Amino acid sequence: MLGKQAAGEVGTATRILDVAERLVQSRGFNGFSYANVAAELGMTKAGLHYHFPGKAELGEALINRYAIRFAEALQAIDADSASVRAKLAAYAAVYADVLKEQRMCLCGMLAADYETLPAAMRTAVVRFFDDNETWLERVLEQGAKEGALHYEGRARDQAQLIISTLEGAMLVARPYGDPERFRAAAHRLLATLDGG
Amino acid sequence: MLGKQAAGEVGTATRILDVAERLVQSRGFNGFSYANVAAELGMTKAGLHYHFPGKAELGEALINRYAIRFAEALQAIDADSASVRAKLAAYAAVYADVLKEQRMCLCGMLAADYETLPAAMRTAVVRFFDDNETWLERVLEQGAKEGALHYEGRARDQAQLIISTLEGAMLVARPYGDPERFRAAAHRLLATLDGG
DNA sequence: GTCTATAGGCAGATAGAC
DNA sequence: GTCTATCTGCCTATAGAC
Repeated sequence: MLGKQAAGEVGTATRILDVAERLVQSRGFNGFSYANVAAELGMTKAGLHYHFPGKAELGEALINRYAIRFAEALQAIDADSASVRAKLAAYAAVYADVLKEQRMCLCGMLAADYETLPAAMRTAVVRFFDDNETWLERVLEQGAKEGALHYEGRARDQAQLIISTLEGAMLVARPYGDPERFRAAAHRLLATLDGG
Repeated sequence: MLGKQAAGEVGTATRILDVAERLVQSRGFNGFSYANVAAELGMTKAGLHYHFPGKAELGEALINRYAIRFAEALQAIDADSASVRAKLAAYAAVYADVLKEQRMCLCGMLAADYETLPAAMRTAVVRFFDDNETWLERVLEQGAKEGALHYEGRARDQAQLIISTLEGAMLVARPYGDPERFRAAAHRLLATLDGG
């Protein structure tokens, strides 16, 4: 339950999620273990099982928290951005911030591991992409109506292209250790929406 | 050595590579084991070690063979395509053919696993992307010269965007089990090169 | 909540027979 | 070349003490 820690304090479950999240984002779901997490927190593996019974439950919790944070970031973009063009730039910046820490998008990484994931995690990964698509679709439709964005065909398809490109740009940029590689691709992608 | 099999026959090393390749492309490098490969071939794990001393060597061999095949595919495209636009369509079709078998690009998958890979595999993965970039750069420059393709800035940067987008489109399409999702993204990507 | 201890299984790998 | 047998280590997970 919440409210057991003093203000600013971080509970054990949260610290476990923080470490596991970073490990999954950098090494993949099959590339980390309870032992890795426990060692980093100065705990034993058994201690982790109290908070998350199994790796599957931990994985679910990771995706759910990540999805909530992402949704909050999108709400913040909606609230703060002055234009649809600014919204798209801010959206790409969310990805850039993840990559900056040498991490892959959690759900992009899990998309690679998809075949090996428990069913509940699979469902949650797909929902993450669906939610992103829905948000982007709305922004793109608004932009088209305002005449601020230009693209052919359905907004939903353009939204899928944007997600694919940003995920792919993260994926490829990481082996090069070069965030600029991502930035250039994202900028070029969004530039295609400016022209007539 | 080569030449030990009768025409059309396939050696054990090749059959090992075939199975391991499919497993890596669908499950990732940390999502398959010697036991998986051996079981599928009706062999024991020990038998595999005769052909590939360790998982690292097997992984290197996988990338090297994949890179050679990819290079051959690019040569075939150069030989057969009537236009630069046709070359790019054929390039995207190479990715689509991989996805059709519900596989991720081998090196795209290994890019996700990158942090956990042995050094030699890392080098080979980056070289794969570099080679693709170089080929695309040449096509894009030719296209610009002919006036058949239109893009802003350097061909090399546009090449990176194309690779990122195709890899990302494969990555995201697989959880949906929907090759059409990839096809639409690829088509939309290439369409951005047509306009003025 | 976190520990020690341990289970049971699978991982990658090797030795040596055939 | 492929096998049997085995090793060592790590994995996920559980029982039960504190």
